[in-house]
Amino acid sequence: MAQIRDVAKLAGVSPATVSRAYSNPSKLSESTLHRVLAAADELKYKPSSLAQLFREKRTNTVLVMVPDIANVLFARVVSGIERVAVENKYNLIVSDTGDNAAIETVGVEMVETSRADGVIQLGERPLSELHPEGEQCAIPFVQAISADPRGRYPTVGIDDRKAAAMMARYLLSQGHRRIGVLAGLENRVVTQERLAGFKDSLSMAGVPFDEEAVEYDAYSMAGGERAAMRLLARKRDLTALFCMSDEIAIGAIRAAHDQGFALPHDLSISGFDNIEFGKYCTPPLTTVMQPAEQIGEVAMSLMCDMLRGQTMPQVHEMLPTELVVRDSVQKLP
Amino acid sequence: MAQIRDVAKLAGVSPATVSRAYSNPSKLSESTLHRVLAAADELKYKPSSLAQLFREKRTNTVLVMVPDIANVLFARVVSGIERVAVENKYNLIVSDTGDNAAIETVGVEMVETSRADGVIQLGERPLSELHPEGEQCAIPFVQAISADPRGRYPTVGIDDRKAAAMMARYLLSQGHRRIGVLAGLENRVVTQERLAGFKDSLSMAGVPFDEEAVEYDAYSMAGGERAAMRLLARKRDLTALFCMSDEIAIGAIRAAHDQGFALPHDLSISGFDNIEFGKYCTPPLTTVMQPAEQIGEVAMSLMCDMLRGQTMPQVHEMLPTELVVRDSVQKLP
DNA sequence: ACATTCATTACAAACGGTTTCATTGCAAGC
DNA sequence: GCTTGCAATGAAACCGTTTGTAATGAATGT
Repeated sequence: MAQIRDVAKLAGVSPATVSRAYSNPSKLSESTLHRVLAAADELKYKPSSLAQLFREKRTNTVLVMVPDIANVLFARVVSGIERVAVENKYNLIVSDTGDNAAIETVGVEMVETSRADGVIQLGERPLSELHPEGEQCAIPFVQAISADPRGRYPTVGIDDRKAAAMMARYLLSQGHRRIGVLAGLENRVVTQERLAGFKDSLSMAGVPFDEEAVEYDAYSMAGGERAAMRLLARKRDLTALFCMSDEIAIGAIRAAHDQGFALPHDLSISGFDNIEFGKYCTPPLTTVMQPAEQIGEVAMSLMCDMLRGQTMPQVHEMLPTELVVRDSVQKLP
Repeated sequence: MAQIRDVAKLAGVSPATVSRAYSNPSKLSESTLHRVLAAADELKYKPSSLAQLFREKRTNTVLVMVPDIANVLFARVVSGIERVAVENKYNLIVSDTGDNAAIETVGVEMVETSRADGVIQLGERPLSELHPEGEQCAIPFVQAISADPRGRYPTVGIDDRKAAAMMARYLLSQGHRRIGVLAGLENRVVTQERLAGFKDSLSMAGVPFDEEAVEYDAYSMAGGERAAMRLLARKRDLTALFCMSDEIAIGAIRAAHDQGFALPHDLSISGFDNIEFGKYCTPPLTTVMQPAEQIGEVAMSLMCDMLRGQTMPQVHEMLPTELVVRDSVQKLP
């Protein structure tokens, strides 16, 4: 590969001049510029980013840590991050962490060893658990989607509690009183938030919350199917299931089907996230829209701000959600 | 950030010794090694990857170009690539190209400007169209999934023609004779391959191929829904739909439902890819399993070989597919 | 005619490591 | 006691760019 020296020699100038031909062409005389560009073209010269970045001490790269890249919701957030990244000429290193603390710690180290300028974390683990210095450490870090807005670093997500309350309110408005809850993993902040929101609406409506009607399992279709099986076997009088993700709801639909329920007549099922497949379920899923792409976009914008300004904005963006009414929740007579 | 100089000074040795403490500790005496590591630890020294990579003239990074990261099939391939990448200590830059030639060209340039060591392309565009030197250029390149096995560079995928023929054979074996085809985008190699496989089985069985029963549209649920609407409006006597992807099939199920078909009794529908959601459709989708993760793993392994050996293996891996029989295809009486 | 200014370009240092080669000191062999 | 060999370490070059500073020469002003 030709390098700057070669171009300089061919054009009869110094390497500095070649460099300026790219970075600051107005500083060069018409003729020199032309000569340099011709030489570069002839030698097919492409400046080495490696050398450039080394000198600039920047990587122009942001690390995105995803618990599971094959999860459609995360994939959509990454898609939003991407969009803003290319706009701002950043590259994205994507790491599928499998929600593993050790791998996430290595990820954070990539900033300290200057392999990346900053980290966007889609997982729930806060920076303080990922770095020996805990709260003290000040690397560019943004947490998205599974944001816990108590930390010192910026977060982007939705108000899970309010969104869950909204859906619960809707179920109540449709006449449901005995509502089962198909929760995700019990120890997750999102799960607790959404459960809290669910209870909020219940108590607001004066409907007692039934601890027995809650089943926890993985945030997946298989998890939803298992949880629904257990719950439906245990409580036969439920009129609706409040599912904490669309995938859980899709699993629940399968389970209810297999149990002989006619949907949505015998049982109403609500989802959460609004993934594309929900629209194509039978029955089409009533759910809560979560602006996944937009969350990614905002997260990356925030990251860009931090990297440009070296400042750490203390923002906790809560993007708006929406109730998406389709057919999986039925009004009781 | 502390650098090698500081550690050297504190430990009372030269920078070279500190460097060796990491790269070749056996060369150092017990006492020096200990002193150096203690000093490094005290200063929280982390070697700058940027400097290391610059000197090594490697990036330890592979670019993955994905037409659409939010597509579950591609996401699973990326997941497989990831797995092998971490094993081999490579980082992945993921670029969502939107199947755009200009963006892909920029991606390929990343190798020439040493931002990445190689490129894995999940899109259909071959390297020869992405580089001014066309066939001549020899950058580490692997094409996966949408592989066109005619090129000079390695590819990993399935035998689309054979897999499609297998599914068509199955439909025929279930007694179907009037089979509609919901194809993806007409100009794609995969589409043509799968269509060819479909025809292969038909002619093998002596069943005439009906040009009129083919509808092209996007490889998406919306595309499948549209195509199915058009086809079902035009030809009311079909007993089965051969869909070129699970997403298309899912869209078709919706369309058939809305048209009043009772599935699978009135109409059989087959998919392709075996995405997770297919299992949760109503009815559960009969489809062709495509080993997406494995395709990613093999692609990345190949890339590692190329990067290690500087050789360009002339392999075209065809991984095995499987018929996944569920309920969306019914046996005709 | 001389000082001043400005545009243009070259020189060399710097970025933070790694690695080659040279040097030192010590132990073993004769 | 002198040579030889080896282990341990240091000095310095190097990777390919950018950029601050200096140098050059032409143009301008008085």
